[in-house]
Amino acid sequence: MQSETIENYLKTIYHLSAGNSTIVNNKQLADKLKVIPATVTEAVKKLHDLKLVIYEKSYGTRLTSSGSKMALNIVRRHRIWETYLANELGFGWDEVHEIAEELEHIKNDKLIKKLSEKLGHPNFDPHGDPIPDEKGKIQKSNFIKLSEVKVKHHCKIMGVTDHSTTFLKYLEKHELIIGASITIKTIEDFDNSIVLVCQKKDVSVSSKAAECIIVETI
Amino acid sequence: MQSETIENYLKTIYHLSAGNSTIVNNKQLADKLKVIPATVTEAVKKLHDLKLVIYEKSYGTRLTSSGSKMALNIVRRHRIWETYLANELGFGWDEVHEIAEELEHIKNDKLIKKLSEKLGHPNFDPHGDPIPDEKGKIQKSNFIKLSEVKVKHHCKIMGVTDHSTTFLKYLEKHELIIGASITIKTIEDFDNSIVLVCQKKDVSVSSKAAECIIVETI
DNA sequence: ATTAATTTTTTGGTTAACCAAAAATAATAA
DNA sequence: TTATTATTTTTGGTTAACCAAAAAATTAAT
Ligand SMILES: [Mn+2]
Ligand SMILES: [Mn+2]
Ligand SMILES: [Mn+2]
Ligand SMILES: [Mn+2]
Repeated sequence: MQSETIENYLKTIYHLSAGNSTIVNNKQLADKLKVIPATVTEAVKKLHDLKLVIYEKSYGTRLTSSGSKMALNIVRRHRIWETYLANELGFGWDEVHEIAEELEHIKNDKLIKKLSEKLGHPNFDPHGDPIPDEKGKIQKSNFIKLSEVKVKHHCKIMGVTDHSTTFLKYLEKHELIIGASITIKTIEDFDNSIVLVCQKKDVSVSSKAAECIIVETI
Repeated sequence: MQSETIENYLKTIYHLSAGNSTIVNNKQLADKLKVIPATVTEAVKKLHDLKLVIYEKSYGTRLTSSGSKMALNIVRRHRIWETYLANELGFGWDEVHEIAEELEHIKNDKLIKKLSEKLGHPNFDPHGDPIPDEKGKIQKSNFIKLSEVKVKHHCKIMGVTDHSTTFLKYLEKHELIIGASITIKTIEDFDNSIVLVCQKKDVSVSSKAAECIIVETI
């Protein structure tokens, strides 16, 4: 098995199991990796042989500790590159993911070390996602979804859970970017849509969008 | 045929044909690409079908104009990355080649544009090799080998033709780096070894090493 | 508890990129 | 020019990563 294929499987298993070692099933993996379930069955068997996952037939797959270590490392590389592309090369936060998807597979530890160093060892990427350190440790945070903030409260945008270009461009248009301070003006009882104040302007946000914005209360 | 494989073949054909469209044979390609000749035969047939090379059975292979265009583009990407790694991230000129060998395959034109821009659109990489522009044009230069410089003459180191770590480390030790000004003190008749002055110190250089150092007379 | 729907696995098959060994061709030396 | 050597091609075979369709197993719905 090629290292790029292994890395993509491990990373996807990691994301689907939400960081924990929750069991992931073939259908989910097949959808994310854009292959058919039969391909996944084959792959997870091999990853099991490599002791990177524990695959239980007809039940599901979870990462072993060495698989998890590898996954965290790929996530680190991905997010370091995203941060680098955004902060040093001036790419938009909607452009970095696609490029990082390739760059994350470059195998050179010193390279990631140098990039991290140049960036001042950042703990969060341009989407607000935490960057694991060299040991795989992730900075804990007590962020909540914008949809959970109460009316009149103040908060600060810390991240997003939807990385699609359309969503990110929409946020940018309303200046709803990482670090922006906002105040909840009203919450509509009918559909949970929110009107908030950001940069002194009123912005209306649907409940669907509010579910995808991560904030820290202040 | 996968794009990375194609790119590696085209780049190697380009280098072996020395920029011109000299015919390259299978043995040379096999050696450089570390595969056996049978594999090369298969590959060049496919590249021929893709109209990237002209392959004449039992004779040899040369790039078509579209193959040449692609090759130049890969060389550009490789050398831009090398320059970036050296100038922006502080990698040594002996370290950059290996990493660039992977980075050159990242497919994103805007990325190369941004890197080039940040570097001030350099025309030469850390080894003194010319960087083709977006159109594939290479800056002409009238550099000569150190072994061709006459005694008492002054010159400036502009590049190397041997990229091996051992050679580059040897040069660095004697401060024989790109841009260094040197003066030829003596040339030994017996073995063509040279004694030159660099940074006020005498350095003895074998004729073999002098063949691998590119200079500009001043 | 059956039936129906979904998910998973098996089986058989493809393509890209490689290799080893044998056969064919070309180049070089005697 | 023949013999020897080197290079190239052919043939047959492997492995990784995929898919389609059928069969088996699991889960959900009636
Ligand atoms: Mn991303
Ligand atoms: Mn991200
Ligand atoms: Mn190089
Ligand atoms: Mn170079």
